[in-house]
Amino acid sequence: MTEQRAERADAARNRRAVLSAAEQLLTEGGGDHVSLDRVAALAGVGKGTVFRRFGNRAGLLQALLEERSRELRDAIENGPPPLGPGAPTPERLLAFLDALGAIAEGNATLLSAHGQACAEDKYRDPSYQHWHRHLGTLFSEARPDLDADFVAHAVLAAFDGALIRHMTPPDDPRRFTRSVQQMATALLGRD
Amino acid sequence: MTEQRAERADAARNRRAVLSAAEQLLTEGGGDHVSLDRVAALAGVGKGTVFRRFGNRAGLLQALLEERSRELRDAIENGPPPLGPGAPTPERLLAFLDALGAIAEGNATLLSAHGQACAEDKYRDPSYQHWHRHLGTLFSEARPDLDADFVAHAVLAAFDGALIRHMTPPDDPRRFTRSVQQMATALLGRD
DNA sequence: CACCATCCGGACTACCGGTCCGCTTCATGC
DNA sequence: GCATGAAGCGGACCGGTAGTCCGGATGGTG
Repeated sequence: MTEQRAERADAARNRRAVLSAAEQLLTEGGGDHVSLDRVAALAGVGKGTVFRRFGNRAGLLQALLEERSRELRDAIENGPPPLGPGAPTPERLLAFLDALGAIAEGNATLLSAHGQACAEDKYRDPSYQHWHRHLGTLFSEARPDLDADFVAHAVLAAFDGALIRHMTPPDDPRRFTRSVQQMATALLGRD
Repeated sequence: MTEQRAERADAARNRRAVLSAAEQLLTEGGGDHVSLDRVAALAGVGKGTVFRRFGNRAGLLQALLEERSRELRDAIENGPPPLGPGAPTPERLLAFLDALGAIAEGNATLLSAHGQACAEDKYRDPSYQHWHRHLGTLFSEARPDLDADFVAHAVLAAFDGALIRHMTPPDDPRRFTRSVQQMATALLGRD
């Protein structure tokens, strides 16, 4: 049923080429510098290839993001505490925000571009849903009186590329994460 | 110095026509249905006119948003409490979120379109800066231990068109605002 | 009523995301 | 090795977009 024929060798090669071309364009120019024409050209590949592989612009950026965050997702599900299961809720929340913040701070332009491309259906992105579910669970354990579903969305809304850039001075690369953690702590604190 | 020659009559007429055309397209179709070609055509005006008046797509949407929120801005600066000055900080904060939430709930598609168009320099939008300053002041009064500047950005980040649509069931049009207020209250609460 | 700054219109450019289809390349069975 | 069908490929092509530009029309003013 879910049986998939293995990916052909050239297809795999091209997929990697496209991803790394997109990555390069992203770090060189701004997020809107990554047009699919350019990605295809830099990857030495036809435009159609990019689309067959990733569906559309949003899919491509989503794949990049997914690549960057797979490790964290595994650590949350099966890793040791405090990231993985077992630690008390507040510790686990702060550890999660620390890790997600690190990813976000290192990929602010990717985040902007992804947000821009996803536009409406950002909330169907499997990565997003995963973070949201995790946050929602933690908040609903710690603060059952709040609308945990909303709070999870709101906290994730702060992980916006432009905001991160705006909140990250060159001499303090982790200010964003600290502020997010501080806010989350305030949200956890009972009245 | 800051002396401005009065706007010519045809210019004023066209400006209103363009704004109301944009408004109409926005409510009819989705946010990306509002192309500047279409706006110009519906307004019975040349494309150049739209651009001279509003600079670019972002400027047009900004102007619409500004129109929608001018009243609230006045009420905050000179109106009676709890919106205006004089009320205790928590009451003033909740009143502000109530009013801003109402505007946001009624203009979710405009908000999406504006966010999309502004992309990077959303934080230079005078409207945004105004709300941010207000929130920042309130939070820094109530919670000097937090990073009020960041918290203000984070709260405003929740006012995202797609999120609002996602959080607004047909039978409960104010759920978003309630949840925002609840979260803000949690943020105010001392440990 | 004449004059000129201001404003107007819409053709034009450059580019974008996305589609399509004839051709190539890979994996597989012999 | 080699034939063969399926999977993958490339890039011309399409409809649409934001933004520019300038010859000509239109307003206010003295």
